[in-house]
Amino acid sequence: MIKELEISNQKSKIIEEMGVYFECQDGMSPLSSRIFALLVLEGSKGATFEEIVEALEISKSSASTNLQLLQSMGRISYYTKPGDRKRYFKASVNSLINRLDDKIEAWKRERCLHERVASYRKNVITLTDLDKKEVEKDLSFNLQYIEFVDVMIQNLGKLKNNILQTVNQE
Amino acid sequence: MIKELEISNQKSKIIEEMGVYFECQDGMSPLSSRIFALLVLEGSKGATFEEIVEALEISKSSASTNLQLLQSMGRISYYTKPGDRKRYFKASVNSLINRLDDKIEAWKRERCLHERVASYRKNVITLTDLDKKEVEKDLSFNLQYIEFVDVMIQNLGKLKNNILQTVNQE
DNA sequence: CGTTTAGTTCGGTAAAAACCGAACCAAATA
DNA sequence: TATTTGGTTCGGTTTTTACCGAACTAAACG
Repeated sequence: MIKELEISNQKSKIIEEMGVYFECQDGMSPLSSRIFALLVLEGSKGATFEEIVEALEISKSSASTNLQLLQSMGRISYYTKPGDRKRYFKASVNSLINRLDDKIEAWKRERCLHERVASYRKNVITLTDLDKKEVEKDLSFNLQYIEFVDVMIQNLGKLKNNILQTVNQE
Repeated sequence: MIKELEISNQKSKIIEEMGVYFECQDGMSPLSSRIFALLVLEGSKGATFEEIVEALEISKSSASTNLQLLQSMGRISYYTKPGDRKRYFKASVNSLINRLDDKIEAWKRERCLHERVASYRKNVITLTDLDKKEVEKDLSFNLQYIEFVDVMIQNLGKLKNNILQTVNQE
């Protein structure tokens, strides 16, 4: 049927683009990205190991390795059906939340680093023969930046809670 | 002097940690990360090509390549002093804004991708023998996700404007 | 108990990324 | 005009990443 062909065509295009996106954005390996993209597309029914191997034309070993990786990152999970040995992998419901958590964690690290930069600046200011005005200006920019990061972290936290609510209320 | 040693020690630790951070977070090469970290630390006075090469113990060629890369990414810039051929490289004032822009751009791409996923789902729903209820549920989650991304983009936009204001009002 | 199914583990290879040295260039200086 | 300074470019090497095939395991089936 023509419609089916069209769909699978559309599918592989989306997988490819999503794949590249996650590769660049989240620093995952090409295969991990493609697998995750496929599972996002498949939705809650997920896909079996075999289906993944065939759809992406990859080796079983790569599939295995990358599926484990994705699980340890908290981005996918699997369920089983009674009387069926196969695993059905799917993008975990929390993959979104986990990603957000990762981002929040990253901003916190950034905050921490910039606090150290600020303290370094304070340290430098007492000692060097540099233009103190300049260093002080740098320092104040630094502190402003930290405030900004705080707002960022708060915002992300709020968003996370929003999502948690909408997910739970279902 | 002991204090100076202590400072340079502190400096190299911060550079290393910041370096790793940018490497993981923004996907830049190890050397680009270290250079950028150094320049963040140096503040508005910046550092010359030679200083960078010596401080990080890297080759001139690597320094050159990575400095060009960082410039093309909009993360650093340089100024010159009259009667001095050297370039003084520094983290560009806009590096923060540029990073934010990149993040906003990324979320927009993600939004776009998920719209395509949604349209794929609608397409599938009309055709397959799958459990329609499931697919519809997936679809609604999908649309919710897109809304979430919108909020994210808006938030980032607001933050960007805030920063632009505080920067300009100086 | 032999075979099939559903995956895992390990060793190796191919491709890509990161970095370097040497040769080079252009502007300033002697 | 020869030399020094401040970098750039290019070719090659090393390291890392990504992936695969073959051998293996554990559970289920016949």
